[in-house]
Amino acid sequence: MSAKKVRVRFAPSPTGPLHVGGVRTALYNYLFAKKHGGDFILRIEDTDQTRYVPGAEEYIAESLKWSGITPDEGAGFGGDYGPYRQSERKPMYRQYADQLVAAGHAYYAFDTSEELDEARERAKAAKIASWQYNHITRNSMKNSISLSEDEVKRRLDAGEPYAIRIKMPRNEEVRVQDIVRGWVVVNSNQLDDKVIFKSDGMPTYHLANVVDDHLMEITHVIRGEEWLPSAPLHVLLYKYLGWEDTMPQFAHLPLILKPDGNGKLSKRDGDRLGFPVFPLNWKVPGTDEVYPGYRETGYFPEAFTNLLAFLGWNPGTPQEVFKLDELVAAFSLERVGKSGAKFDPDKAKWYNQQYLRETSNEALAALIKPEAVAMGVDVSDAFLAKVCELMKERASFPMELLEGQYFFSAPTAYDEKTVRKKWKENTPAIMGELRAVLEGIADFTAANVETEFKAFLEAKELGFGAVLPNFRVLVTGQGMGPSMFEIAALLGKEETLQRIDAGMAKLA
RNA sequence: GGCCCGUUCGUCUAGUGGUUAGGACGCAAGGUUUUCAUCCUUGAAACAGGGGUUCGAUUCCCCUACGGGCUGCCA
Repeated sequence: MSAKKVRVRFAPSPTGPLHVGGVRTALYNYLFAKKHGGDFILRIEDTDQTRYVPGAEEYIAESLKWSGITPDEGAGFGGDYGPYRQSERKPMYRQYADQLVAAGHAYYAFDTSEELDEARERAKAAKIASWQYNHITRNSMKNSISLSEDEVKRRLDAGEPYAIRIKMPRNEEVRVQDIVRGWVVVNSNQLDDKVIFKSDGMPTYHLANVVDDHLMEITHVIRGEEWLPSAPLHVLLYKYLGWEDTMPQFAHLPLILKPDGNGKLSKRDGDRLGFPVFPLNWKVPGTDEVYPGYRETGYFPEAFTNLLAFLGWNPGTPQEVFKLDELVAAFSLERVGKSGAKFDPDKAKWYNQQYLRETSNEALAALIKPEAVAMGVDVSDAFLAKVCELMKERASFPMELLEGQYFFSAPTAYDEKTVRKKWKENTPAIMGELRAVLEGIADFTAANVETEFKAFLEAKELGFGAVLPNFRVLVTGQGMGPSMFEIAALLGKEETLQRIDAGMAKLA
C-alpha cells in the first residue's frame, strides 16, 4: 500500500440546488476521506457559463455544512491547491489541450453547432443509429484531420472559432478498473471524438476534470454512475497526458431512484410523493416557488446522513443507526452496492424518529421554541420541555411535538366521536364528583392525581372507560393523547378545574 | 437504435457451491396501555426466466427479459 495521502473531491456544477443524490456522493467522499485520514475537497465545476445559477454555489456549501460534511479545502474553504472554481482556473487548461494536439491525440474542429445538428439530422433521417463524431465521420467534417494544412492554417490565422476534439484511437481496448464494479472494458471504436476544449476558451468537463484531479493530487474519484460511460475517455486522457502512473482510482456509485415506478429521483417526485429531494429549502430565483428541504422539514443532520449512507451501502451487520463518526469508522467502498436504490420516504422518517428520541427534552424544546412563539404560545422553557417529553414518543419530527395545542390553551371543540360514545346521562354527575376529588388534592402531581383518580373509581365502582375518556375530552378536547395524569399535572390544578367547568357547561 | 451497468421479500439489504435464504422499514394479527403512540410477540412476504458447469446451484458461465445510465462545444 502506498503511503500517499488520500485526497478526494466532490465536484458539483452550480446549476441549481444540490439534490440528495449529490449529497450522498459528497457523503461517501467525505466518509472515505475521513476513514483514511485524508482530505475532502470541494471543487466547483462551472465551465459552462450559460448554465450558471446565482446562489447555487452558496447553497451547495451551506448544504454540506449543515449535513456535517464540511470540506477540508475548496471554494470558500481555503486550501493549497486553489483556485477551486474551474472558471478561475481557466488559464491552466489550454496548455494541456495544446499538448494533446501536438502529440496527435487531439485536433482542431471548425464545425459550427448548426453543421453538427445537420449531420445528426441527416443520420436520423437515414435511420442510421445515432450519429457520432468519430473515426468514421471525422473525415467528412471540417477539422485539422480532414482539411489541408494550409486550409487549417488559414482558418486559424483568420481567427475562425474552433473546438478541440480528442482523436479516439482505432479498435483499441480501453480498460477501466472500478472499485465497486471491477474491470469495465470498452472498445475505442464505440467512443466518439469528444470535445475537450470549447470554442469559448473553456475546457469541457472531461479535460477540466482530469487536469484538476491531477493537479490537485486526487487519489480517488468517487462519483455517480452517470459518469461510467465517460470513464474510458478519462483513462485515455490520463494516458495521453502522461499521467497514467498517478491516475486516481475510480468508484462509480449506483444511482438513487424514485420510490415508485422507475427512473432517477427528480425534484418533481418530492412534490408528488410528499418528501424533500433537497437538503435545504431552495427558492427558485425570480419566482416565489420554493422546494422544501430536509432541514426545514425537521430532519436532524445526522439522521439525514444516516439515511443517505444506507442508500447503496451497508456495514454488513444488523446495526442501522449510525452517527456520522460511526459511519466514518464503518465505511468502505467495497461494501457499496452495484444496483440503484429506490428512495423510501417511510424509512427516512423512521431514521429521523430514532434521532428525535435520542435528543433531550430540553434540546427539543429549544429547537421548537421559535415555532411555538410564532404560534403565539407563551410558556416557560421547562413547560415546553415537559410537553416534548409527553409528545416525544408519538413524533418523528420536532414540529409534531407542537401538535398538542391543548397544552397551551383550553379546547375550543370537543372530539365528537368520544362525546357520542362516552358522554352518558350520568356523566355530568360523575365529572362533578371527580372535580371535587381533584380539587381536594393538595400536591397536584401526576402520581397523586393518578392515585386519587383510581381511588375514586374504586369507591364509585366505575371503570376507566367510563370516566377517563370524558375527563380527557373535557380538559383537552381530544379522544386520545398522552397520559391524562401527566397532562393534568402539567396544566396545574387551577387550569384543569377551569377546563372541566368550561367543558361541562358546553357538554352537559 | 448503439454502448455500458445492473437484477434476493412491496422497499433498503445480508448471505453461502449444500442455510428453515437472515435483518430493517412498511403491512397484518395478538399482548401491554384509559385512549392514540411507544413497547413486546407472532405472521404474510424474495433469490426475474431459460440453458449450461456441478453430485448439488440463489451463489459460477451463457442467453433472454426487465430496469437504469450514457449517447451535447451540459455536467
